Amino acid sequence: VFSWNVAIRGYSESENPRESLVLYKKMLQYGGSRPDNYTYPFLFKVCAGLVLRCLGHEILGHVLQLGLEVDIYVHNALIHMLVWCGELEAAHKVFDEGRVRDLVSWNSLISGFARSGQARKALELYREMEVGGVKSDEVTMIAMVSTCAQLEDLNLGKEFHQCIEESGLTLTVPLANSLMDMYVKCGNLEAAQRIFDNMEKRTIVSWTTMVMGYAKFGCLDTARKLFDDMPEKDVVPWNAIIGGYVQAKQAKDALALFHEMQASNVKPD
RNA sequence: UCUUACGUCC
Repeated sequence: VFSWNVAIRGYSESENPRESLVLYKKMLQYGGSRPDNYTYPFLFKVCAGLVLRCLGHEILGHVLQLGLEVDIYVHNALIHMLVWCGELEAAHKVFDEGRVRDLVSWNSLISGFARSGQARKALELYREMEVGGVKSDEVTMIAMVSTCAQLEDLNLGKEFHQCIEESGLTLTVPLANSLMDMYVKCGNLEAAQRIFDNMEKRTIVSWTTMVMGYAKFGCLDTARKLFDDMPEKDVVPWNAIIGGYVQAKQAKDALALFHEMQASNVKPD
């Protein structure tokens, strides 16, 4: 089982994750070793990534036969799979009826609703989690801050920001990026800039969020300055800055940048 | 050997 799991994991992280499903079938055919609680999280993750809803349910059948649904890792991976296949109600049901539940279960479900635009549902679950006395972590906060961004609810966003500072959570890069994004979407560029300035490590996402923010509000010079300072660029910041010039009806600048982008080996999308 | 989190357009 151990070697099968290593191989399945290897493929699941490769550029050809389908191979791990082929391996799983072989594993079942050879019958020498039974898949275990380490095998299934990888398989569910692959189904989630490829949105293989039917296969996911088939695999769920195997899990139930083996009685592995009570393993917390398998359970959480199952919720993750259902969420990514768009079956949020089913995920919620599994979550509610499951015998096991931890912070990862909450986070998977809450993030799922947040990502699919169901902000109210995400908030509702968060409240439920609080009432249940479960402590949030950075992952929970990313989901909640993104929810505020989606609702463009600055006050609620500030509340969560304060909550993060008071609870002693670490301002991880993704969390700081989410906060910046929330402030940008709520129109508070100053607050976003403050977070950006205080970050010790910035990723391409951090830079892009600020460039987008300034471009969105027509501060093209500021956006351009940041853009030029970016240590690396992918297609997203290029789109943002070009889009900014287009909106400002600066067609020639937009076109010039478009050619510059192609010259720098970034493919337009 | 195991599960959850960030950016544009689409």
